[in-house]
Amino acid sequence: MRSNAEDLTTRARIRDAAIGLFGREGFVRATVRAVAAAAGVSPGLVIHHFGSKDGLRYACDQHVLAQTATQGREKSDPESTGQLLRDYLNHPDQYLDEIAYIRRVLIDESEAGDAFFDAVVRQTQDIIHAGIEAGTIRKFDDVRSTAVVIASNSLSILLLGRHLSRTLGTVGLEPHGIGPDLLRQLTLPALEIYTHGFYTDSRFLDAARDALQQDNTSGGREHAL
Amino acid sequence: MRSNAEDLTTRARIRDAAIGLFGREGFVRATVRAVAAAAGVSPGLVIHHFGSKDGLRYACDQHVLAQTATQGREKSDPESTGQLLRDYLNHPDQYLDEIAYIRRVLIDESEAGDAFFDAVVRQTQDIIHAGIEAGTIRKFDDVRSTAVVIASNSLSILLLGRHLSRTLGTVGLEPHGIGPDLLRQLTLPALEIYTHGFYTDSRFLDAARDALQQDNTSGGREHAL
DNA sequence: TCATAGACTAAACAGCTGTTCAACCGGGAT
DNA sequence: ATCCCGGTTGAACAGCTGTTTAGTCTATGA
Repeated sequence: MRSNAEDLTTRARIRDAAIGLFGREGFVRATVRAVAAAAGVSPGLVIHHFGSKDGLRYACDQHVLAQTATQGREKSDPESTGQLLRDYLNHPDQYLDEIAYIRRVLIDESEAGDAFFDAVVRQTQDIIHAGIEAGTIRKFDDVRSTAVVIASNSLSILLLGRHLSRTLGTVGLEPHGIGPDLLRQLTLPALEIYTHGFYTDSRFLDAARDALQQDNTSGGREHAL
Repeated sequence: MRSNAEDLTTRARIRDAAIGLFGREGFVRATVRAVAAAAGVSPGLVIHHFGSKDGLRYACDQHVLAQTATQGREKSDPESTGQLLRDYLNHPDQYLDEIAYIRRVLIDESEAGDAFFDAVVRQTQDIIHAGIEAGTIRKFDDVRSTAVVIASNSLSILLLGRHLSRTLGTVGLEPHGIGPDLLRQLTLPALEIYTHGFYTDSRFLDAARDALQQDNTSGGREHAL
């Protein structure tokens, strides 16, 4: 399912080299010359194929987005989600560049990042709806906000991977890579919170509910913007 | 508690301008000339005071770190945590530069980011321990990992603020700023998960536990690194 | 066989980058 | 009154940046 062979178009080779460098170094740090060198090509050719560095970025965005879109399809059922995860755990370094690129795209403001995040939220929302019907997931008043919270929590290990494996002492594949060890160590604590909760009772929830209620009734917003 | 007056050392003015620009534009994009202009000063003077652009970054790191350290002290009890939050909600734009800077520092690999993340984890751990003793927080087998998960979840809204307010339609203060509206909308869903859980029963938790158990006993790591 | 188009390169270009340097200014110490 | 030193500036520097240009090579179609 992956074009790891060396028989790629020069254009594709440049694009892949750029995805790797943009993800690893960031868009600004990764120079056109570095991309060209990584692809074994002259700097001029990069511009020749993509018009400009921004054009190259756009092409990378589109490619990574398309790649993840095909992977993300039909993973609304927990079955294939687990399969996808198992797939990643067995060949983590194959997705490394892509993941690093997505991380960067989520951080810098870009339309590709917006699209990706929205897709994740949408899929999470679908999963929650399906889970509620199946009885495996609790009924939430505000499914959309809940999905956003869950998506945000899930993506945090993508964004903070470096710090997570650093403080937990697990071996990370790269500066910001997420190793199998890390996922293994975080799975149970996260699932424990997601099944039994974090607090022992609804004290905090009730307090917050009261505070927000009071905030609403007391003549609207008191926090000037 | 804040030196918003104009009677600052030139050095401090440059530093503050740099914190703002580094947070807003990132370290690479923010040029020495831009910092100098923002501080109303010549580029040469910036170097004169901080030796180099990296020296300036170091000074910014130290300053922000010290600033947040004094704020983070003695907030292990929920009382002052709420106070801190209320303080932020009433004057969000005052902390804007600092928050944007911390966001950047967490993302780029830097020792300051490491220190900050570790501090957050440490404080979360303290809170959990205290909560367990007080009976408000569930007893967790692995408090450290749990603290890492909670900290990661919490920081995700700092890192993804832009996307959160974008998809939720709340008004954000800046590209990546976190507005009061956003916090208000996320509080209840997050607390609901934290008190009642996300799943209805321990099916997923048990399955994961079994899978990990089996993974351990089956001759060690099967995922080559 | 020749012409043409596109892939590709080496060199050069202008602009911006961090940094240096010589000079200047103002005020406190001698 | 003089010295002097830190804060400050403007101009300059070398290096790197994205991009352009002129030109070479190679395959393909007429």
